Amino acid sequence: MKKIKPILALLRNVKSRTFQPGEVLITEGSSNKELFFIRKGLVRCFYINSTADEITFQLFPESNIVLNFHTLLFDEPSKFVYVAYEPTKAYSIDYDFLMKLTYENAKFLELNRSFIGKRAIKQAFMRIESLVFLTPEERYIKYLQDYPNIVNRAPDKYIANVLGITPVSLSRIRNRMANRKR
Amino acid sequence: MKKIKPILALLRNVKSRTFQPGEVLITEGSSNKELFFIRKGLVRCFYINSTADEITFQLFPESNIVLNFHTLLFDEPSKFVYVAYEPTKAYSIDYDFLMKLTYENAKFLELNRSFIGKRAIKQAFMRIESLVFLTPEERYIKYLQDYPNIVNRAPDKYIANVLGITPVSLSRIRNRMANRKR
DNA sequence: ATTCTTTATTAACAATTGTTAATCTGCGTT
DNA sequence: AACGCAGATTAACAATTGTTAATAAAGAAT
Repeated sequence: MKKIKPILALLRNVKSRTFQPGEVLITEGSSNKELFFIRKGLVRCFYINSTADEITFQLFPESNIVLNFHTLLFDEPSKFVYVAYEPTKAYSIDYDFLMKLTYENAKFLELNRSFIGKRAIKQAFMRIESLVFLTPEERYIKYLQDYPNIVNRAPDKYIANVLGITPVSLSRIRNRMANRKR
Repeated sequence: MKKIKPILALLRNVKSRTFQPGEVLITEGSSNKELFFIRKGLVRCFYINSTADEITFQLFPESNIVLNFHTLLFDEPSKFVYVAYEPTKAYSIDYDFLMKLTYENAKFLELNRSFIGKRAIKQAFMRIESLVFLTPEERYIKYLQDYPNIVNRAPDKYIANVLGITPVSLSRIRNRMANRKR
């Protein structure tokens, strides 16, 4: 049986998808194994705690990779909900399919490692450094640098959650920064 | 040219190494690409900040993977020092060699993904969840659960750093917990 | 334009943390 | 046994954060 050229196989299995604000990419409890590359828009990933409050875990603007890491890394159903906050365009591909391609073709291993693995993992490690070494204010400043103008796209309460502080505290940090500047 | 059986190639390239307390596995500025599997002992990874203080980033007891993630993920020299705190025995293997094996043999991909990748990355994501969702006290309790009896092996000041708080604050947390229990 | 709803800001207070320094404790050395 | 040293605890104070609630501002809906 003749093998299909892997690049063609890849392209055939990439889906182009759009999500309206509020539309769910991955729901809580799901074992979705899709990988989403966000071309345009903004996706929010949040956790629902014991008092039914939503705590935003991460925001994914353009060129970020959205993946259900509970399933892909822990083989567990997702504890998070991934939902579009802005109108969003993404490419998606099944992770298992991508792995299959990777098995069959060494060139894809490099692609996979450098593009998908590295990106999400690099973000994760940088975030740990940020949380361990920096104060909340320093984290906020760094976040603004890493995600320029996200502050104009997402509510502060989401950003506060991502930084691991309360919205009230973020508001005070902004206040202090503004006063210092003047 | 006949291919060597990959399992044999792997075994031939695994080094068994021992480190005395204070001995360095990976030094700051190095681009070491070794992977260490800690069989016995305890390795400490720390950062030297602008005032020449050592801030412990992570502790690696038995069955943990030690790797220079600045180099392996960012292609940058290590910002951290990895040093044995207890007498330590480890297996080590060159990461590039392991990748080469992985390229050549699909079975190793699974090994690599599940064993090496997953473990370090899983830890990373769980640590982010811990830092974002939990208070310092909750983080300490969780750390004790995840690393039982590490509190008897490593100084509190190291553990405080790992949790992202000061040693003084950790001492107070312990005090509060003890008072509550009685 | 007006209402309704959500978000952001501010205030007030309790709790926690950071910081610095003093004290205490345990450990190894001499 | 006496000493010195590093780590842990405690104290004191300033700064920050969490919490709750009230107010203000901004958007969305009618």
